[in-house]
Amino acid sequence: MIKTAFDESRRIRVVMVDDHAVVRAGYRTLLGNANGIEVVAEADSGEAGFRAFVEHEPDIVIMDISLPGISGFEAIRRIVARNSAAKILAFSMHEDTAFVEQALQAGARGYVGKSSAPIILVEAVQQIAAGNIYLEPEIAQRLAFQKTRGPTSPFANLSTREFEIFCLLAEGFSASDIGSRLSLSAKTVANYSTQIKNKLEVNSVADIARMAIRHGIVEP
Amino acid sequence: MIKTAFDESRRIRVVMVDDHAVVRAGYRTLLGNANGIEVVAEADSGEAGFRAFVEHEPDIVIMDISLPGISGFEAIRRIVARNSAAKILAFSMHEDTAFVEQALQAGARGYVGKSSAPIILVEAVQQIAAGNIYLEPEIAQRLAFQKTRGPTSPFANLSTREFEIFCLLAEGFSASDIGSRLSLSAKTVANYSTQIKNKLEVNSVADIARMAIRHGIVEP
DNA sequence: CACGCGACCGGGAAATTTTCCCGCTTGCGT
DNA sequence: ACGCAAGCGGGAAAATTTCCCGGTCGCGTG
Repeated sequence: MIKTAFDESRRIRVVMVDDHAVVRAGYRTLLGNANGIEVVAEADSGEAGFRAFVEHEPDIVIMDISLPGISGFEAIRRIVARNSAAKILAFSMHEDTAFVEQALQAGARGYVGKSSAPIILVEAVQQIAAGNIYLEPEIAQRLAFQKTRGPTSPFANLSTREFEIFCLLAEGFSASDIGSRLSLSAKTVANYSTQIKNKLEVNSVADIARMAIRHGIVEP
Repeated sequence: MIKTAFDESRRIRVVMVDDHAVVRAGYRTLLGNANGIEVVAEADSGEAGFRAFVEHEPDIVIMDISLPGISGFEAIRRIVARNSAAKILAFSMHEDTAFVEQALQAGARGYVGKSSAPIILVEAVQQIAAGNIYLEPEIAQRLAFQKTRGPTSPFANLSTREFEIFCLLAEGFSASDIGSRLSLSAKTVANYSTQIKNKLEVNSVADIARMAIRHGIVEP
């Protein structure tokens, strides 16, 4: 048998956060079959993910972005706030570059779309565990293109927090809903809402929703 | 030359309402080339359309639904309110059955999509002028299907007014915007808004927008 | 015809949200 | 150290939303 680069003592310890149990199970086996990767904990929410991170101190966290309760962005931010060396791979069905930007800005070290080939996830985990950044070539290319010649995403001026609240608004949540979700005052959320509408140059939540749908950020 | 069914004294007199001058021009020539049809007036808004109807008392009004100011629905309703014998052909780029239903409910005698073959418009005008109802076969079929086996459109319980305000809300207009457009009190619009959300079982304008987009009623 | 019913319109009053403006803290680059 | 932007939220006024009410109008039915 060929000697691998990862022996038993150097297995990559992974915490996986996703709200769908089937998805977790699927990827757990996928990663388990790969060499030198071990899923040491699963979590179905951002909060639980954060707790799992604290408890297990894994080498890497695989974080779904679309989560009930606090979003993946928020979870990433909390984890990074606790340990800025944390290695987090963002993992989402959204392929929009705005999402990628925001995830990286929040502190993720990589981004993989759910529609990617499964092997990509393994590759990404290994790269990030090794201390590198990992982006799917296709996504990296689009991102790079947008940075140079392409029209800048309208969400570029939005801070991470603003973008997060933008998404929740687009999904139909009220300011107070979002406040409780994010443990913020409803007033703060309302302030963000105004700020977002100014930056995006729209006048209503309906416009926000339309914009989000146009960019594939929320589904219709 | 073959003797036609329409002699000079029985030409069908048409008022055409559409906000795009080029569209009007195109269809004016199209109709003008057809036998026995004469466009006696054009209008670029619902208000102007209503005035043109009063002034010219045409045999038929071709009414675009998507109009600045008052919507085509509202214009239809006003015209029918003035003369319940008015023959109106609704004409819109929206192919959704909800639109068709609403237009017919408002008093239109027919519905033609803008993507239809041009000859269809001529055919529809002649049919309606002759006192018949005209629906494109394809649309009529979908409508009939939905009435029987198909899942009832969620908009079926919405009154014409409610549906109209639903559309405007989805497009991002505020309650007071809509109030001035429709010559209603902003409070009335707000009341409708609440009523609509109840009927549609949603909680926010963003949900309204998403729903409208899902059904192709407004474009993303 | 009277009657009921639902669509349509809007007022009043209370609750909530939104807006605008302010100040505070924190992290980051210079 | 310094400025600066992001993040957070209070206060007060303005606007909107909600809930409840009453009214008119047209339409189908007994």
